[in-house]
Amino acid sequence: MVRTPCCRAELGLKKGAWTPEEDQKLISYVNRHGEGGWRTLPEKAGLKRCGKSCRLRWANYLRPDIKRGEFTEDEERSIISLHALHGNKWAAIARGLPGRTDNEIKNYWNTHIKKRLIKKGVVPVTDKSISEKVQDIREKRNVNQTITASDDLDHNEKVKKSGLSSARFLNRVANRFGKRINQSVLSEIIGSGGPLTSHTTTSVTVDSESDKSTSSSFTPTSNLLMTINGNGNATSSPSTFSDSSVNDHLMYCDNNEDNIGFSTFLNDKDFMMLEDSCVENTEFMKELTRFLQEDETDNVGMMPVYEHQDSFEEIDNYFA
DNA sequence: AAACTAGTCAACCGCTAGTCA
DNA sequence: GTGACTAGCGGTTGACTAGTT
Repeated sequence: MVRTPCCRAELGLKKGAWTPEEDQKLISYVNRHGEGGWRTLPEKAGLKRCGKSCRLRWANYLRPDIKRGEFTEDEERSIISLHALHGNKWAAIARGLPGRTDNEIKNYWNTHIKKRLIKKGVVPVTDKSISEKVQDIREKRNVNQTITASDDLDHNEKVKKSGLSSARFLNRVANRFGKRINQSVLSEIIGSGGPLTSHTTTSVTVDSESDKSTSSSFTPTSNLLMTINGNGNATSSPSTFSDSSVNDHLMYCDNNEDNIGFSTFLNDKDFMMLEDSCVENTEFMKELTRFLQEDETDNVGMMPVYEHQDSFEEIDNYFA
């Protein structure tokens, strides 16, 4: 199928910035005839523009319900939250911000927010949102049946009966991938109040130099992101990240271009397990992510999990 | 003052999905 | 089923501006 190009320069169609006169022509035409019929609109409206250009101009700048000017703090919070949820789906994000266009949000993200987050040492996982990943896996499971119904039952029963704990799961994942985990940090995570719940989670501050950890409790709606500053210290991010309804699946990692989402360390089944058992525990997931991403050369004081099986079994038993 | 650099953002491009004849 | 068309999307470009050398 050969498509006729929408905008053909040889037809003498104008490109580039719109003049006030052109804007006025477009506005008055749309006001009289309504939106739509963009292909034929330019000719009818007396514009030497392609329909696509007219639609874009109207949708992004001339529509009366468009909100112009600086983004408010609330809007910025929403963008960050929605971006974590949707990734670079600007149209989806824009639907959550009435009066703002996808183009405007995209620009604002690229020129303001992204830069600021990177400065703080926080890089959003943008390759694929967690919710998308989970959805993919669920779909795959339905189609391929790679995980059988009895597997599911088995897993569910295990979770129910033993209460697949944070420690157990962390230990399991770490062992599986041969990653080293700072036991003291893990103990802090676990020791700060037992199994983590959606109502009380644990914020862990990690000092990479002294290898000491401290913990504090907080509600999941107030501190969903953690940043890693220049010294390698993890600190709670400001309360600007507070939309709990959409942050449940958030995961951010520290500022290293090689770092990728935690999901990439896991196969589908493991990821599902993590999703099922830990998704409500964002802070824990972040810690887990960080540990799994530790550079092997930067593990002063870290103990290989598999060499300390006894200690970790104790932790496991705590939750059993 | 001129040249250069970096940041911003409106507009464009290429593509896909949906609809309709 | 096919082709033409529309609408919409995300990535990219490039003109403009402000700041710096």
